[in-house]
Amino acid sequence: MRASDRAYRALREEILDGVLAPGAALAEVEQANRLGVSRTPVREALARLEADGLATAASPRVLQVSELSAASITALYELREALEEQAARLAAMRREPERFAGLRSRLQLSPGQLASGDEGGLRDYYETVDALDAELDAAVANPLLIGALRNARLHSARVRRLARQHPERLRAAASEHLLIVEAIIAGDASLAAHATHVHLHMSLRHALASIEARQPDGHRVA
Amino acid sequence: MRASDRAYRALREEILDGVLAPGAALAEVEQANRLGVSRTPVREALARLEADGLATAASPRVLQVSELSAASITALYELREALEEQAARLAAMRREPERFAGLRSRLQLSPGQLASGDEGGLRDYYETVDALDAELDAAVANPLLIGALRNARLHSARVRRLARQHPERLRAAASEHLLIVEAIIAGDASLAAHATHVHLHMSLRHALASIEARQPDGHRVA
DNA sequence: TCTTCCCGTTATGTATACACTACGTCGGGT
DNA sequence: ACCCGACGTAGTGTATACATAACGGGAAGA
Repeated sequence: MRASDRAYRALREEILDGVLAPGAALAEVEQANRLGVSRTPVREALARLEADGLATAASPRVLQVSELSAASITALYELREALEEQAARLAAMRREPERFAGLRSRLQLSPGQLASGDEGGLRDYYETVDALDAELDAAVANPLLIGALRNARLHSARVRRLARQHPERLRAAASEHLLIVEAIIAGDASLAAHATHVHLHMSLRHALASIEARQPDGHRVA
Repeated sequence: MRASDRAYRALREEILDGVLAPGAALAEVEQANRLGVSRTPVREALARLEADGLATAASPRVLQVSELSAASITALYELREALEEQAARLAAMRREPERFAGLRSRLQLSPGQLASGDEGGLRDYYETVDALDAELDAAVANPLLIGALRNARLHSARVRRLARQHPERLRAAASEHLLIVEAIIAGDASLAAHATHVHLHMSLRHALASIEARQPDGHRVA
């Protein structure tokens, strides 16, 4: 694999996991030494991170890990609302129910798996959600929309790892996802979009409450 | 200005204008020689173009100007629908009518200016549309959404320059824009979104008809 | 004659040297 | 004591040399 890809993935993973905290400086030489590659691939990786919105140019000379505030999370959900409702709507309109049949079965089992409380059930649920994303991408068959969705998912992953997920929330999310999938299978574009809206609304409420509980002072997270 | 920025803008402009036709190869050394800079800034420019979706990696070694087919134009409008309806909705919800008052006046004058048939009126209309975009950005105040919108506008500009604009279509577009602005000023988020949907629908119909008329064989444009 | 393998060419991928600019700091002046 | 300016430093911006891998052509074998 190319060194620039490795550098990009390494830095991205560290940003998503919070190892590189919001506001942390991303200097070329420093990261090059740390990652064991030269400045050239690091430079490319940093440019990609900036394009992703995971890094922000604070000044002409300093690049920082993007902040993650309640405001930016709300902004993310405004974008997700636009993109994911459209994706659900289009997926329903494409009329490929067989593509989502397996997901329906998996999502029907999810509440039970999550109730068991073991780690495996949780990992399995996340895999199911990833599979749903993949099937949505395949169904909408729209490179531009998929690209925008992928970028939004990047930020979503960052929020997800910041906001601890309670089992009850995950079970609710699974049933919300199930409704979306059933609407798509039924070819009901309107319901698919509205169910997505509901899901995002609940998810945002939970995320904001979760980080509020963790950081009563909003500025600490800012 | 940085050489990488100049290279990026030069290449982007050439792609949007069709000087670099869809499918044209974008080789580092060739473009570096042509633009009079070294490979390094060209490399950065090409990476940005690929991130924008204006260039596509056909194989691990060759980067090409992205194709512009009826399918990709339809896909672009599916994305614009998602983003611009949301932007209009949010702009209406932000309740900053004074921000759009000037635009309303300008759009009310546009049909007359476009009717006069001179070049100045047309250029003035495009400036008004750009100003509308800028005010929308300022009103939604959402960096992620703005980023996605900017990218969509890039592709829109490419389509616009491909599809010749008839004066009658431009006058209709101006009145569609006026309705959107009035809805935003009135704080009617639903109307703003629906008016945007209508505008995009009409715009897509015109764009597809226009390129169909120019290239009866759909594959020529592909 | 077609297919396949090998080699040369040419492109990209990476490292590094050099140039330049922005920022901080120190000194002098007011 | 505060402010302004100049200098040094550190980091990015660019160019280029080298490494590497993919693609095409040609030759040999089936």
